[in-house]
Formats: sequence, C-alpha cells, structure tokens
Amino acid sequence: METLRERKKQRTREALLRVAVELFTTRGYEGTTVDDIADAVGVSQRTFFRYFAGKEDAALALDEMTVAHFVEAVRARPAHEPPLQALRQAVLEGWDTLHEVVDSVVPVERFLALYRVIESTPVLLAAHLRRSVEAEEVLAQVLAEREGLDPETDPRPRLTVAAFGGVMRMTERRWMTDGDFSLEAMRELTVSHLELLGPALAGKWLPYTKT
Amino acid sequence: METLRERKKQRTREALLRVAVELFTTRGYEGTTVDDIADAVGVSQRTFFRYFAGKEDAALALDEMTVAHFVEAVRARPAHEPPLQALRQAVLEGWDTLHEVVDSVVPVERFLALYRVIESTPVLLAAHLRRSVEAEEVLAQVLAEREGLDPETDPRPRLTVAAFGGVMRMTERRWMTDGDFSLEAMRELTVSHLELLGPALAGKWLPYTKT
DNA sequence: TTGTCAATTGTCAGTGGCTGTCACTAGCCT
DNA sequence: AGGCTAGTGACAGCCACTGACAATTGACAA
Repeated sequence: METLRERKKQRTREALLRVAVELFTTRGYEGTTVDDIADAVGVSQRTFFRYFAGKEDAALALDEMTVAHFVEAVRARPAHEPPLQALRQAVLEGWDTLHEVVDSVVPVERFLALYRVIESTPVLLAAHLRRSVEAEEVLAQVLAEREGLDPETDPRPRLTVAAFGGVMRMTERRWMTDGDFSLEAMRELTVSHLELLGPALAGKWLPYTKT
Repeated sequence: METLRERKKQRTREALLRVAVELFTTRGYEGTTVDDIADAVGVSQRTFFRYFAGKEDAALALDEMTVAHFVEAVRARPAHEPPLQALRQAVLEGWDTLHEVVDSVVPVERFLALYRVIESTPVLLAAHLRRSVEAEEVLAQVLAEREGLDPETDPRPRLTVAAFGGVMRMTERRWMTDGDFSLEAMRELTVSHLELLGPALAGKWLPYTKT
C-alpha cells in the first residue's frame, strides 16, 4: 500500500480532474476559469497548476488515457495480423472497453459529453489533434517492431498510421455531427470507413451504394 | 485604385506581418511578445489585435495563404483526373509556385524558416493542425463537386481527403527532421509517399526496397 | 475650403492563464 | 520528540487578449 501523502495527492488530483470535467461539460471550457475549479475543490489556483500543466491539460487528461489504452491494444494484437488489420481491431476494442479506462474518474457518458466539448472548442480541438499526431509516432514505432522494420528507413509504418489516423479523426468528427451519439454508431462508422478506404483511394470512383 | 485609408491599412498589416515573421524566426515564437511586434512597427498593442485575431494568427497567416492557394490548385485540375491524382498534382504545383504566394510578404526562404518554427512550437503546431483539418472539409466539398456527389451521403470525398491529409502532414514532419530542407526534397518525399500509400495499406507488407 | 461624418488609432483598465518565490504546514523517518 | 522534506497557500508579476472611450485623421458633400 502507499503512504498517506501519496493517497492525499491522488485524491486531490482526482478531485480536480473530476470537477474540471464537470464544469467544462456544464459551463463550457471558456466559461470555466481555473479559479472556479480550484475553488470548487478547495485548493489554491497554484495547486491546480502543480497537478496539471494547464487548463488544457485537465481537459485532455481523460482523452490521453484512452489514447494510451488504444496503443496498448495495438501492442497486444497477434503478430500475424497485417498492420492495418491490427489497428482496426485495436480501435474497435478500445471503444468497447472505454469504460474500463474512464469509469474510475467519471461515467462514460460524461466522457462522451466532454468529447463534444473538445471537438467544438477550437483551442481544445487543436491540442487534441497535436496529441493525436504525437501518438501516431508511437504507433508507427509499434507497427515497425511488429514487422521487424526500422521506421527511419521504411516509411510504410508512419504512412499507414498517418492515413489511418486521418480516417479516424474524420470518423470522430462525423460521429459528433451525425445525430447518433452512441458507441455502437461509432463502431459502425469506423468499420464502414475503413472498408471504404481502399476503394476510395484507388483511381476512379464507382457509383456509391450504401450498405 | 484604392483610397488612401485602405492603402495605409494594407501597409500597416503588411508591416506587422513582416515584422512578426522576422521576430518569430529569429527570437522564436515564445520569445517574442506582441508588444515587441507592435513597438517595432510603431503602433500600439491594441492595433496589432485589430489586424490579427491573436499572436497565433500572425504566425499562421502565411501558412493560411498557401493552403488557400493549394485549394485553388485542386479546383483548377482537369475534371477527368481521379480524385487522388488531382490532389497529388495540386500539391506538387503548390510547392512549385510557393513563391508566387509568399514573396509579396517575405522571401520563400524566410517562410520555410517560419515553417520550422511552426513545426517545433507545440501551440503553433496544434493550431496548424486544426487549420489543416478545417481545410480538409473544404477540399472534400471540392472533390465531391468534381465527381457530382454529396459529401453528406457519400463518405468517399472526406475519406480520401483525410487519408491524403494525414500523409501530407506526415510528409511535412519528415521533411523537417530529415536533413534536406529544400523544396526539391519535399517534392520527392511527397511523390514517394503517395506512391507507397496503396501498397502500405494493402494487407501484408512485402520487403521494402528503396527506389 | 470647410465642416460633418465615419473609420482608425491610442490609452487605460481589467480579466484570465501561468510562473517564480518564499514562508508555512503536515506527513515521514530515525 | 525532532529534524527533514514534500506539498501548499499567499503574493507579485508577465503576457495574451478585450471592452470602452476619447482623440485623430481621411472621406465626402455643401
């Protein structure tokens, strides 16, 4: 077990994160000041900044956890799967097991609400995109290892991850704007987009028939 | 011709932009305050904010011009070209004619230096990515029109643009970090990446042989 | 030309994110 | 019990950014 100090720290951090998410999803990101969060938790503003690098960091902490979770899922995929297939399966797994990562802080629904805030707040969206791109670097490394390649000389790992990442973020955006805001809908969107990717990139487009 | 007032405004804006780029590339983005820029031009800080939405906006103004230029290049591509081919040609054209867009403010080399600053400054990179993603929405619309499709029902335009965009940004990053910082190198990287995209996404990877 | 109107600017005051410093308190360890 | 150290609060200060108002300057008609 841990020392009392560490437990206290953990509790403070969690309280800050929880309150931050609560306020961001109710009053909006810009409508919430760091003082609001600190006051609600009962600590000084200075203490908030000791736990989070910035307001942004608190808003994206949960997102970062899910990204790490996804990367782990890719690592855990059987080695015989082709790269794109491994990414695809890992994403679907990631969505299916979202609650395992997020529930310790807030219920999944609250996280999804936060996601909407991120997507609709320019500065948060920007930061989110940057982190996604950073994650791609890690993913490329993972793919390269799986295939026994060096990403510095063989561009295919990074290439695959970049295209895949582009499609995933486009899927997120459509998920937000299309009406259905359920994990099931996200699953379906993901599958159909990944299936269409090949044909869409290959030369001329045949007439499109929705499945 | 225009009124004196408009010419003055134009000159002020251009002076601000030029000085901003100058300072960002020499002292770095964070190392430059808005007051530095305003003082160097001889206007008040308030005036700076009347011409640019923020410090960020000044740093990315040139980038935005090149993006618009690229979108136009896509629009101008012959209708018979398949979508991905049109994007590819337009990008290459865009790099070849960079000077036409940028020279009116600063020499191309200075712009390339600014690009490095953007890529290496987290907050700027984030904003740059967000703008790129916004541009993708426009591009998807353009592709859809070319093919006579509705992007709301047919995901292929957005899909293509998303994958393409991912690859392009991955190319930018590699361009920065690989040694050769010339437009020619960028051209070659672009071509080789786009050529490898198809094979990289298709199932298992064959042994890679550099061309 | 001159007077009126509108656009542009500077000044000032204030908010909010974020950081450095320093004294103080509270858990830890012998 | 008492010294050590990690964590905290209070305070001062920087910088990006905004609203409000007054002063200036170009535009345009009488």
